[in-house]
Amino acid sequence: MSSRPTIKEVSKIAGVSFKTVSRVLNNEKHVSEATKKRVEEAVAQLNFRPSHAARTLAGRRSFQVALIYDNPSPYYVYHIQAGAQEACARHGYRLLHQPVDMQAKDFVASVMALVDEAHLDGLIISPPVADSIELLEVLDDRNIPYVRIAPGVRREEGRSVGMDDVGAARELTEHLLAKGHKRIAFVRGPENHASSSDRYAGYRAALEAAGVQHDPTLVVQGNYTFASGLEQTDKLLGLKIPPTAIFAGNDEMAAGALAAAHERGVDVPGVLSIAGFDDTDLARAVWPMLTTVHQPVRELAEAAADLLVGGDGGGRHRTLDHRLEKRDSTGPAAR
Amino acid sequence: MSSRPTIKEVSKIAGVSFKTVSRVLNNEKHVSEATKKRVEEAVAQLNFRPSHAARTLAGRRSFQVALIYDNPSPYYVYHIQAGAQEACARHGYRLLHQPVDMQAKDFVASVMALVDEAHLDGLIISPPVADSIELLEVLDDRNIPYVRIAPGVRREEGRSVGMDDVGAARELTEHLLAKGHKRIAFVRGPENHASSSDRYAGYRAALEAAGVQHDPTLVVQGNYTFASGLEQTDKLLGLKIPPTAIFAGNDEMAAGALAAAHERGVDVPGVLSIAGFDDTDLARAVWPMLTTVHQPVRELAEAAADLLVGGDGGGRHRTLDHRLEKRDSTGPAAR
DNA sequence: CTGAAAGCGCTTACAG
DNA sequence: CTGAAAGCGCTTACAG
Repeated sequence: MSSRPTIKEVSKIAGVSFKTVSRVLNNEKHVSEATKKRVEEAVAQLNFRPSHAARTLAGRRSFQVALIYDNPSPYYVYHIQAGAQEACARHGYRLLHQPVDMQAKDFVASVMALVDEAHLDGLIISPPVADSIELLEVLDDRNIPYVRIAPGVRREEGRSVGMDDVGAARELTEHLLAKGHKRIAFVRGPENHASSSDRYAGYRAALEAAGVQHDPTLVVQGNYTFASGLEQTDKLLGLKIPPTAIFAGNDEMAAGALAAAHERGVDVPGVLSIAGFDDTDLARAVWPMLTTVHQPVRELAEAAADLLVGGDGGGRHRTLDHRLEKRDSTGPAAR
Repeated sequence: MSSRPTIKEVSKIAGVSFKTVSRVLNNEKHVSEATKKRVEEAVAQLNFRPSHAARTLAGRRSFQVALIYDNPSPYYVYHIQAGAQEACARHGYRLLHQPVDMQAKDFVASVMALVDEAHLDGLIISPPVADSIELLEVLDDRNIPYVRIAPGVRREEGRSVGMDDVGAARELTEHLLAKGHKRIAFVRGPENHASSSDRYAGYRAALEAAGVQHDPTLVVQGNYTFASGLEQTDKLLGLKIPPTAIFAGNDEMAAGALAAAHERGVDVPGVLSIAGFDDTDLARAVWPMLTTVHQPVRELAEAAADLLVGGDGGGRHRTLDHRLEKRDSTGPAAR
């Protein structure tokens, strides 16, 4: 590329040794104010930018971490990137976005290749990769720092951030109960997602606490997709005594549930209430807008990055607040 | 970090000079098959990964390019990242994802800082950043290679990839005309987006070709958001003689249009047809599913990356195919 | 508070 | 086809 100024040229202009320039760039102690100022002026004058490659090669750290994800949801990925990016920038770190394929044979090897090639100082691992025991063990082995987002396994080990899925699902179910619903169906997410079972557990806990008899025919299995939400809801609406409310495990499935209801001419929320989970953009782009739980995705990633590169060493786990968003898709029970 | 093997350790095991190892790693000519094989075995045995920082510092190239974007659509960003990433990986390049804020004072400086710090070999620039004259001029000045995606200005200059927005909008409008619609409204996107005016031009061209009188009251101004689509559609439906079809400039606004129709109890597509543009995930998550134009976002990014790092030097511009997706939100005109 | 020496792990010319 | 020397632009110990 184009020739750039180096630390030596800066030092010449500032009239100091290049070692002193290095000190100023790294904000080290023991530099007189006057010297510091001259160096900074020279930096500005030359529009000098230190070579990241040189710093990495010479130094003990690369000031580079990676965000690892294998997630089909653009919304989730977008916000998790944004949150992690902001925190990293604040602490002077560069963030690499690394999509991976957990099904690939060389999945772990490919992550380690990145760690080595880029001299990474650490990793931020989002779900579902956060639950890859295989990866975690290699990282522990090699002593690579990492922070997990919303882990489902080994929750107490290592550092992580998350939210209370059980409690949130419970609150949402309580909201439906308070509206007079008794026959509340639940569309589960895929088996291998920790959030699926957590949300289901919250649903069950709320029913039990309210003394509502659990009806197994009202619990159906989806896989977090629109199609599965539509299909399972259609099945539920075909029941002899259909539910008056449906709690879908995520917004995608709730959107599918809405479509199924519209298809059959079932009024929402007049005859059927529908709720989702996550509060993605989709929740406000369907009609009627979805009652759902706001998952603080961006903030989770930010908190994870803070734990990794923030340097305050404060704490190993953080649980962030969720928020129940009551919108138009839920209403009083008709019966 | 953990101590990693270096090129010298590999050379010891392979029984050659480290220079020869370097040759093998870079696939250079003039290495005997036998030597090459021994080196490769040593690399595998040590699980050696070359230091990216060292290669960058010593070499003329960093094998690193960045994708620049300032786009609020998670869907768009997700797919553009995926496409660019794949092509870069195929050519042995690393891709940095760089969100920027075009409104920020130091926007251009921040991009150039990345270019310098990371020794970037080039940039992929997505809209709307692709139309920042200020950035383009600095890049041209410094001779930094770049490829633009869907540029709206200086379309013939430099290298770029895109699709035919005008033609696609025309086809979509023709689809509505073929269904017997005469009063077709158009919800425009924001003024400063090239795609807005292109799509509007296609709409106008189709009407004109069909000999349908242009009615200015049927053209309203949105800004690509759900809210604007809802608001403008509500206005259109309040007209003395409302349109029988609405062509929204993108899917987000089309979703808003659907909500407005549902709100008023207007049947879609029985009484009102609604079409979008882009074919984002949203198009298949609303009810009824949107008739729209599929924009090949992923492929555009892939083609852009190929142009930048593919090395075939073939061509400066590529126009990719779009596809009209006829779904359930459009039907025959009622009147 | 400031500096001279050594070296990070590679690639680039230059030889042979 | 293979190798020895120099150097990329910084940081790390070590001095003073």
